[in-house]
Amino acid sequence: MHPTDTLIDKQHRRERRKDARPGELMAAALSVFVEKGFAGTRVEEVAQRAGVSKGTLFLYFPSKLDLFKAVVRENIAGRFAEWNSMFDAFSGSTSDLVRYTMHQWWERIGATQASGITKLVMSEGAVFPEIAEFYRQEVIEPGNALIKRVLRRGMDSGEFRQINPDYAIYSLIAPMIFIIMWKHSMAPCCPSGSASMLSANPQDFIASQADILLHGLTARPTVPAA
Amino acid sequence: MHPTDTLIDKQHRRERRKDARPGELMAAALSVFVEKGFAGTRVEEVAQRAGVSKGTLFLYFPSKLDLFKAVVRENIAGRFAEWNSMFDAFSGSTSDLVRYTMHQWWERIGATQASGITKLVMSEGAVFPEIAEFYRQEVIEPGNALIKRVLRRGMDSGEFRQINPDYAIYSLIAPMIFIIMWKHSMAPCCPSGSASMLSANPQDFIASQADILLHGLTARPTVPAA
Amino acid sequence: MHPTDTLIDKQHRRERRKDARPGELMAAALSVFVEKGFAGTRVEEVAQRAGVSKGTLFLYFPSKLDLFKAVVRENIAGRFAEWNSMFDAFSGSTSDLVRYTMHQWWERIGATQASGITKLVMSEGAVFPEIAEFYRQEVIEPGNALIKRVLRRGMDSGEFRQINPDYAIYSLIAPMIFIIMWKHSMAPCCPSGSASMLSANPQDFIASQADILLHGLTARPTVPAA
Amino acid sequence: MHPTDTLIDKQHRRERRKDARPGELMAAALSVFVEKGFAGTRVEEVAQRAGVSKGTLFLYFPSKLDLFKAVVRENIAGRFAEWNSMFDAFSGSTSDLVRYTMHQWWERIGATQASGITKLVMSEGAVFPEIAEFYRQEVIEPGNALIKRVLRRGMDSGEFRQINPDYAIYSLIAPMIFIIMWKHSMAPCCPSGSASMLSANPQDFIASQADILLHGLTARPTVPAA
DNA sequence: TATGAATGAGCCTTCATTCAT
DNA sequence: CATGAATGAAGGCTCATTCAT
Repeated sequence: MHPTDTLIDKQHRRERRKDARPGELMAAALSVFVEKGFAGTRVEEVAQRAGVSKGTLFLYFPSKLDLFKAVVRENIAGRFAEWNSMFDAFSGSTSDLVRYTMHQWWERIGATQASGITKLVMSEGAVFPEIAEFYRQEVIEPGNALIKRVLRRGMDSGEFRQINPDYAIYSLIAPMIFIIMWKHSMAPCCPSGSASMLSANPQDFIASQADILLHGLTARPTVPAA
Repeated sequence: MHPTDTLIDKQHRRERRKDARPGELMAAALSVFVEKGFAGTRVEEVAQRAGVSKGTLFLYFPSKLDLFKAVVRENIAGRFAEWNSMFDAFSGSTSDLVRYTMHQWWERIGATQASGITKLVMSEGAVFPEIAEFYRQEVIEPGNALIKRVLRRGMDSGEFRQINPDYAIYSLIAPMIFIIMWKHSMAPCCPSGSASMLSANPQDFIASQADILLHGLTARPTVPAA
Repeated sequence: MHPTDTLIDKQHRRERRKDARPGELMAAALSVFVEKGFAGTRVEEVAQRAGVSKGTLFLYFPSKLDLFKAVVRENIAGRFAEWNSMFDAFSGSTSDLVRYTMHQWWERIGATQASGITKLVMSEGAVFPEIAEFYRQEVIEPGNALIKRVLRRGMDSGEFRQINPDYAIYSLIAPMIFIIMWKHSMAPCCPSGSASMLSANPQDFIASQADILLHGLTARPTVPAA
Repeated sequence: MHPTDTLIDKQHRRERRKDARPGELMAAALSVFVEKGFAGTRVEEVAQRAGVSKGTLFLYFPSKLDLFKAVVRENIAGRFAEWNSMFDAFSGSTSDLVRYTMHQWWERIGATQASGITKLVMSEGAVFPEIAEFYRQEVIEPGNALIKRVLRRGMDSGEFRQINPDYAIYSLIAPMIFIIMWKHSMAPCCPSGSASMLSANPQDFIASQADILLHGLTARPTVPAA
């Protein structure tokens, strides 16, 4: 071993440290933003959770807003490729695909911190148009397209009746957005009340919405006689 | 004209002024709250829009939070009595009542600034628990109860199939919350995109969601044999 | 009866009312000042207790400070003439006179709202020098003179030992000032604690202080032998 | 000089600065509190006198009230341990101890700015109950206990006659409170007058009060028969 | 590069004082 | 004379951002 190895190691470690900083800061920022919202987030708390000082944060992100943008960019990336593949590989009925899609979404997004991003954009998008626009391009458009393909599959196979998919997709999206908003706004404050079951049994809620939705989409066998 | 007429007029004007103040302030507050959110609203801006000084606002509302509560009561909570009456007086089918309810909601809340309040609560409720709790009591509980009555009416008459109304109500609520969130967060920033039709034709969106929902709720004549 | 009698009566009542206003306002102000101190007193509360509007108060007293001065002037006036007479008429021992003086003071000043004035001047005198100077002339000088006469009486009769009365008077004054300050500052907040007996048994406190004081003042019979 | 010396010096200076800040702020706060009272003190003025910005003050003390408490602890409450030791170490007569105690108190509290704190509490304690309660716990209770021990020492040794020490302590306390109140309320405004000697010769005042007090406390040899 | 002490603009709320009626 | 609505200057406290070390 060369005597300078130690030095090199230190440099390496330091560089790795330096490279890891933005990620650590964004992870910390994500959790605080989800908990407190944009206005309610203090950069000092983000720095604390990342284990660095307030000043260091400003070394990597020139302002709180820039940190926020970076967090959104980092966390909404494309899982859509994977989901599109899952959709292509699905061989069951479209009703089952719809149910499968909704529960998968719950497990991978709705139930995780990632849903906090959606809530955040919905909440603060009006104040930061750049973020709203970015989110539309990267998340909303691909997401809508994916759901539209699902509905088309059902209509093409005769399983679903003919409806305008541009509107129908929101029968899937609306309950998901709704439960996200609920989870991140009312649920933490209202443990009781008639709506507390939403927080307690989200899977039941998803199942119930899927049930009504599929009843509404499914082509009915023509009732004879009548 | 009698000389005292002027005095009477002035007194009248002044009294009218005093009586009008709370309304003017609440109107101004509504618009600022909707634009800036609760935390982002400065009471001074509310006062300015109402044409009075900061101190005057506190003459009528003891705090920013109380001002907000008054705005909610004025614009949403205070209307459930009227809506319950409308429901009682309705004589058509429950499907028509559902459609009627959703369109009425759109005209009276969704399309107006009042919807901005709902968006605000969803956005900032987690940071201001008192707001969330207040809104739950004054708006969510009565609103949910009203919708549940509608669904029960359909099930009791045999028009709707038997489902758990505690979950089913969200098939009405979710699209309404969704379009509100959209309108107040993404829509102002994204005039283009595949979802721009949401903003352009909200009534069509409502109609489409009602259609799918009612298909999903309606009891189907049992297909014999099959 | 002349028809104008009624008018005259009304005018009379109104004038009496008008004449009574300053007194009513000062009485109200006294009670609020004693309770809240000068800075803590809101003119609106004074007006409310006097049963008039805030504006009316400023009709009679140009400012809060002027109101305060007026209250001090009104309430500290000369009871000294009466007390001097009492002193002249007293025929018992000077020890008894001292005890009598202290208990009289407690009943007429210490136990009444008047003691609040003293507390007020002590508390806020530094901020309003005019009031401090006025109080010195009208209360402190005559009061000190009265007490000095009492001590001189005891020394002249051989009942008290020879001491400097300019300092000795404070052995009477200090306990009185002390219990006033206690009553109006700590007592209301500290119902418990080792000093709560001060508030509970002020007369015992006075008696105890008089006892020690008189032991300290009394000339001792020379102990023979020793 | 080595070039790094400068760096070391700067760091040192900075650390010394940080360590010194609380002390500087408390010193500034003490002077402003004494001059203006609690309500009359603006934190900005405290900061200015300490040579820092308003925000810096809140870096060290979370609120105006906490700043006040720190000032009390620094200047009064924290010294009882030392005073109790002084008492234990005293070997002379209890009369001498009483005199010693009173003069020590004058030198360390009465004559210093610390006495202004006592005046402040007496003046504003009723309006700020938390201040009164805090002062009672931190200063009054330990102070009374200390004085009671002194009196007990005298009674146990037969030097003082048997009296109720719960009242007798106020024969020491009252003159001290009195001269404090005088010094901070009337004295600054009334340089002339019969009481001006109080301000001019406080030590004489103390000595005179101690003299009368000790005469009052001392056990007299029983005069036989008559 | 990293730190954290320091800053200062900004916000909610209070209240003595004014003045149109 | 009397009213009370309106004002606006403070004051305590927060927090994003800067910068000397």
